[in-house]
Amino acid sequence: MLFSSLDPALQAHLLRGSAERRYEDDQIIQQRGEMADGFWLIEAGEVMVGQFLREGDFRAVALLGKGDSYGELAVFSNRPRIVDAVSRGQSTLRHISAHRFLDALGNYPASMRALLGALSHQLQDTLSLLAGMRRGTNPARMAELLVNLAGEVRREARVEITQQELAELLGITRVTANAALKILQQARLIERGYGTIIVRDRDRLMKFALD
Amino acid sequence: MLFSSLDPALQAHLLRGSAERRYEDDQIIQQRGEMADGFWLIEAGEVMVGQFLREGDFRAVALLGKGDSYGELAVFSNRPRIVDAVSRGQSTLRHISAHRFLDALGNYPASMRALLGALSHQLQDTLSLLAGMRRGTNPARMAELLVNLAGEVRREARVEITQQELAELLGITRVTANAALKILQQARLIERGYGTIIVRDRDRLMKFALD
DNA sequence: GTCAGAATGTAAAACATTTGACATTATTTC
DNA sequence: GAAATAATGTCAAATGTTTTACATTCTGAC
Repeated sequence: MLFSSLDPALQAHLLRGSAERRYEDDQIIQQRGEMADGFWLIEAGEVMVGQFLREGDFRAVALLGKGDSYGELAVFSNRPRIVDAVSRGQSTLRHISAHRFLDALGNYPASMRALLGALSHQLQDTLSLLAGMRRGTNPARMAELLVNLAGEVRREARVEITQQELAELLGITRVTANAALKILQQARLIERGYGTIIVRDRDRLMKFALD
Repeated sequence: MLFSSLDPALQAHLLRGSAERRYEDDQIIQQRGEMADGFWLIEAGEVMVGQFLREGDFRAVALLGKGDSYGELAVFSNRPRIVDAVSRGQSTLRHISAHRFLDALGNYPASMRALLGALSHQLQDTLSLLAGMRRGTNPARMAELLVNLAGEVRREARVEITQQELAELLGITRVTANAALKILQQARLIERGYGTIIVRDRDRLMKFALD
């Protein structure tokens, strides 16, 4: 995440001048096409980032949680937002103004270097995703996604997400997502629940993702 | 492209200290997993960037030409390369060392800002691709790809690329790529030739890409 | 000009995904 | 605790993609 790569003093400075905003479930936080006047830091709750499609479908790109930041790209590139962001459940965000951010950044050259590194890292990850994501069977792609969502947890992890949302993240239908999950369950890697997936064996799940 | 966003004086400085290298058709320029000791600027020819898969297939991510640079990401992020690069036909590249680059960059703060902008822009594009690429029919995705490859040309553009390579860029088989091209040809948007695609109507092709 | 290699065009079978539909189960609301 | 809502589980038909296979066309080398 970009914000977390900044100098702690700079982070504190930016937070002091930030405005807190609350959002309800499904409330739209930013829309594609808007010009950026700042970026967000998630204080509590979760935010779905992606694009609304013509027919009202949503193509998710990422699911962000506490401590994650987003929206910096449009600030740096000085271009319109390319993604929509929607609150998932209630959330509390801090809005950091572009002006204040860019001004302060000038006084922290080391943070600029860190930002270059973080941005590059993120772009590498995204390119990797782009190259790999398309390949592989759906159960394998689902396994990879679940490994990411489960985080670093060593033993059993409980991921609170619906199959509809998983499908949106992978760009497949719920029927296909359900079938993929069924296969993972039959291999005793996960368990399906109502609005949750329990990751039983993260290590083997990761291996499964590699084909 | 990142290199071109640098201050012209910095560009000239880096070029002076760069080594010229020539590559033959299909010769490997960089491999995934290597640590970065610099980046490349394409002086002549073309370079395919992507990943080799287990079974020897290649998943292309981009096709780069004269004036394009690549490999900066691993330099900034200080991580291993995530893509393989292969010369497409003969090519001439300039290799700019990481050390020299990072040193010089310190003297050009404005270029650092420009780099942040360029990187952000590129990440935005990639995210957009990630969100959109998977959606849509294959003819539509093919149309989008061809529009990009054709470049800014207003009237007829001739793209020299095989259907096999187009398929690799989209992550589909040659059979499917051929079928998609056939549909585009039937709509009189393009014409298929031996090792070439002629873009007849870029504007309508672009509209076609939007579904 | 002929030949070998590369690239294209196409077809049929096998396989995977989507669509649309519906029953079931879990959760929330009143 | 009953009703409404949300989410899951599953099917069958329609559609789209890959695989395999082979014929044809184009290009460059000799």
